[in-house]
Amino acid sequence: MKYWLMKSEPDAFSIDDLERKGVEPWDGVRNYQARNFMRDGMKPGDKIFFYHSNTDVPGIVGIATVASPAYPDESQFNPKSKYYDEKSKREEPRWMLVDVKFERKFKRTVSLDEMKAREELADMPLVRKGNRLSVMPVAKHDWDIILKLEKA
DNA sequence: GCCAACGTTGGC
DNA sequence: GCCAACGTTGGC
Repeated sequence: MKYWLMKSEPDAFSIDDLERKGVEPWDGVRNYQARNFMRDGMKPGDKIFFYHSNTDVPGIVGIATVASPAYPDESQFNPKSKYYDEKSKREEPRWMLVDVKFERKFKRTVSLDEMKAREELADMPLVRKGNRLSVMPVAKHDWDIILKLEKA
């Protein structure tokens, strides 16, 4: 089993939205590296840190699981969607996604500040300057440290 | 295939 | 709202 982190702006889709819905297709990813992680890396049952970006206190707010294999993101074919991609054809879809299932909310937000301050997390891509990836792998080592931070 | 211009992300 | 960092596009 692998570990991941997925970013979402809470104004657009928050951990509470996911809790309400239960399962949600993670649409709108339009970055090739992020797509490749979903398409080639993720397997049903993998664990995901749910991260809130572009908000007062950016940080990890809960845990979700991968709930499906990768399949084409329907929004790329919809001219009315803001994620529409006119260059993508059904025979050869450019953008893939996975379904994401709510597991639990953290008792508190593990903030980006906190993670940056941790020497043990210095190698985590998330805390590196200028990282804009919205889907990224998390090392087991870092996963475990963050779970301890939640309880601290 | 280089690189300037442009667009987007996301912390602050 | 600003802007640094980065990805993508398109002219050449």
